[in-house]
Amino acid sequence: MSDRQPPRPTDSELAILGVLWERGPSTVRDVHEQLNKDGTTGYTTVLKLLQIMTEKGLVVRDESERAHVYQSRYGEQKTQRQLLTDLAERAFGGSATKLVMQALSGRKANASELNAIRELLDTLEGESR
Amino acid sequence: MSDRQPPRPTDSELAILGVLWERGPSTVRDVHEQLNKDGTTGYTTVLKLLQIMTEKGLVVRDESERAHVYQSRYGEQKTQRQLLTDLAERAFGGSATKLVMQALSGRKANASELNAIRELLDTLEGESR
DNA sequence: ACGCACATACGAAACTCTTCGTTGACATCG
DNA sequence: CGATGTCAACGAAGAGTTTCGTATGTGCGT
Repeated sequence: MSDRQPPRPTDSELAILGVLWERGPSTVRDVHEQLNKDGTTGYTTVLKLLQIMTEKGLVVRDESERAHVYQSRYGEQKTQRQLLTDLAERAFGGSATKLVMQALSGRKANASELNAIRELLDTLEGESR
Repeated sequence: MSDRQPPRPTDSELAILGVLWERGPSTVRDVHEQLNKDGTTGYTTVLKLLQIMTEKGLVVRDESERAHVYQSRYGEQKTQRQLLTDLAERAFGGSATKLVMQALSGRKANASELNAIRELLDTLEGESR
């Protein structure tokens, strides 16, 4: 009867989560102002989304003040990893390695990025021994 | 007036594309039998999905035979790369490198997989010079 | 020619997502 | 006090997704 696996956020929800991760706990107004910089999203649209996200358990709401304060329930990295696991499952036959290799192939990464990845590989290999 | 960017396939559509990539050009029956091995999807459901996917341009239909033959319009790798680009855009601030590193962190990959990735890095580095 | 098997097409139902208008609560300012 | 501004809540509309029942067409065997 505990909480079930969090649902995969939709595109709009992900945009809102992005703001929450960046700003920390925020009011609807905060989120709306941030999102409206380069889009056209109505205030009540953001509010409704946040209400739905609360029901889904994607965000947590603090109602102690008049303007409710929302924050993401799951960390950015955790959510990202969840999305990657999902995508690997749905489109890469469950293989995260295939996903990584495909992501690398389709890019012209610069040297420093490649080095960062290489170092990460070293770390991982060290741990697995 | 040329073809617009292909839409992101939904989960169900991706499942069908998976079958088409695996089997090559297939009839509805083919796809349905494959999918129904471990799910419960009606025949007409698969048919309807394929019809919609044809409208969207995700698959191409050959109507020269009584049983129409469908094939994916875009290759598996191209679609995978598109999905990764999308996800990087939506959830990783547009950085494919961040995506790769997060995908690597969340895994315990075995040595041979890590080596394969390392070799790929070598190849990429060689090309970028 | 009749009926069966198999195929596509169509449309509707149930559900989700996204958007926004409207309402009502509440505080503050003049 | 009364007008104004800010806020949450609600409901509904429109689009997309997924499912499937039913209708219709067509070829084949007997």
